Amino acid sequence: MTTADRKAREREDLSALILSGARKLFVEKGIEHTTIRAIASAIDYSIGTVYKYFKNKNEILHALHTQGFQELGSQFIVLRTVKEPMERLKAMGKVYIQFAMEHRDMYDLMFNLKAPIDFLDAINEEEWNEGKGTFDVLKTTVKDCLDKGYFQGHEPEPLSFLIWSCVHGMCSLEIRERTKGVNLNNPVNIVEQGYGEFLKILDKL
Amino acid sequence: MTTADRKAREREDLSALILSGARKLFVEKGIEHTTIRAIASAIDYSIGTVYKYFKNKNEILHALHTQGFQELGSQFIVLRTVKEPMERLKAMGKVYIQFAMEHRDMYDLMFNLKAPIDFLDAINEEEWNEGKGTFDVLKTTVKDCLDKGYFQGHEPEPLSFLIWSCVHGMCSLEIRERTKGVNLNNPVNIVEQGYGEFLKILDKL
DNA sequence: TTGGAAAAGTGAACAAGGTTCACTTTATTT
DNA sequence: AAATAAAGTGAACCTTGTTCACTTTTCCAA
Repeated sequence: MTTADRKAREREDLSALILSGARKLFVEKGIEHTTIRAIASAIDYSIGTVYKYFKNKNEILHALHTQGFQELGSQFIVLRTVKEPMERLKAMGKVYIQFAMEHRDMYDLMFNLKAPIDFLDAINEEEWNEGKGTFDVLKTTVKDCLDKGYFQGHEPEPLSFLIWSCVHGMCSLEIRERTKGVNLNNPVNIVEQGYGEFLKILDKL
Repeated sequence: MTTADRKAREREDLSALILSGARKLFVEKGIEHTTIRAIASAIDYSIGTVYKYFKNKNEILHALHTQGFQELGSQFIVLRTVKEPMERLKAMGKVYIQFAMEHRDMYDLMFNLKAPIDFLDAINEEEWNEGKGTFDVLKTTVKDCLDKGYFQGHEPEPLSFLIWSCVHGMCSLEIRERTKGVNLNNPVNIVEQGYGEFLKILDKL
C-alpha cells in the first residue's frame, strides 16, 4: 500500500503546513489577524482546502493549543533536575510564568479562549487531556512536598488548584491588561513582584 | 433652560434604556447573543439610534462593565461590619467568588474580555478606574492586616495583587471551563475547595 | 401660527469573517 | 484511455459591526 501510505503522508504534510501557517500568523500578528483567509493565503492554498483538512476554525485553534501544551511540557523537562520538591515547585512557577509572558497569545489560547474547549464540546469529548496532563505534573510535585512535610493539613488536589490559580491569575490579569488596576510604586514588573510574594509564602508553609 | 434640561434627561433615559436592553440580553442569552441588532430590537429602536448614543459596541460593553463594578462594590459594603482585618479579608474573598459565580458573563466582561479595555485605549484613557477602585479596597484591608502583624515581611501592593490573582485565577479557570483539567475525588465545587485551602494558608501567615 | 433649522431616528448598504458546496483539476485504477 | 476518486477552488451565503444619506419630529423666532 505504498500509494495509500504516501497519500496519508501528504495529507499529514498539508495538515501540518496549515497549522504552521496559522501558527506564524498567530505569533506574528496576533489571534485577531489569524483568519481562515489569511491562513490559506499564507500557504498559497484556497479557503476550501483549509476546510478539507479541518472541520472549522475551532479545530485549528484546538490543534494550536495542543502544540502550546507540548511546548510548555518541554519547558518543564528541566525541572526533573530539581530533586527537592519545594525547590521544584518554585522553579515550576517560574517556568510557567516565563512561558506565559513570552507566548502571550498562545497562553491566552491555552487557558482563556473559548475555541479549544468549544471544539472539545463539539466532538463530545468530556476530558481536557492537555490541561489535565499539565495539572498532574503540578499535582505530583505538590504531593512530593506534602510527603516531605510541607503544607501540613492541606489536601493535594485543591491545593494544587489554588497554586495553579495564583500563577494563572497573575498571568491572565497581565495578559488581559488588568494589571493597569495596580498602581506600582516600584518599577519592577508586577507579575515578578507578585511571584516574589508567593515565594515568601511558600517559605512559611 | 427647562427644555434643554428635559432633552438631557431624555437622552439619559434612552441611554439607560439601551444599556438595560443590552444587560438583559447579556444576562439571559450570554455575550455572544448580545449583538447591536438584538439590543436595538429588544428596545424597539433602530440600529442607527443605538449608534447615536454609543460610539460603538465597545462603549456599550464598557458601560456594562462599569455597572458590574458598581454592583461588586455594593456587595462589598457588608464587609464594613467586619472589623478584624484578617476576617474582613477572608469575607471579601468569599463575596468576590460569590459575585463571580453568580454573574459569570459579567465577571468575564469585567476581568477577561478585551472590549472594556479596548474602549479605554480608544479614548486615550490610561487609567482603569473601575479596577483600580476595587483593587484599592483590597489593598486597604491587606494593609490593615500588615498593621495588625499579619503577613510579616510582605509588601502590601504585590501581596494584594497576589491575593487578587489567587481568587481571580480560580474564578477565571472555572468560568473559562479549565477546571475540567482538575480531577475531583471530592464532589464539592473545586473553587470552594481551592478557597478552603487559601483560608488554611491565611491562618498560617 | 408657522416655516425652517436642529435634533432624533431610520435602515439600506458596506466590509470582514466563518462557512458551504457545486465545480474544476489532478491522480489513480482498471 | 476511460472511468473513478481524490484534491483543490473560489463564488456566494450568512452574520455582525458600522456608516451615512435620508426622513421624521421637535423647537423657536418671526
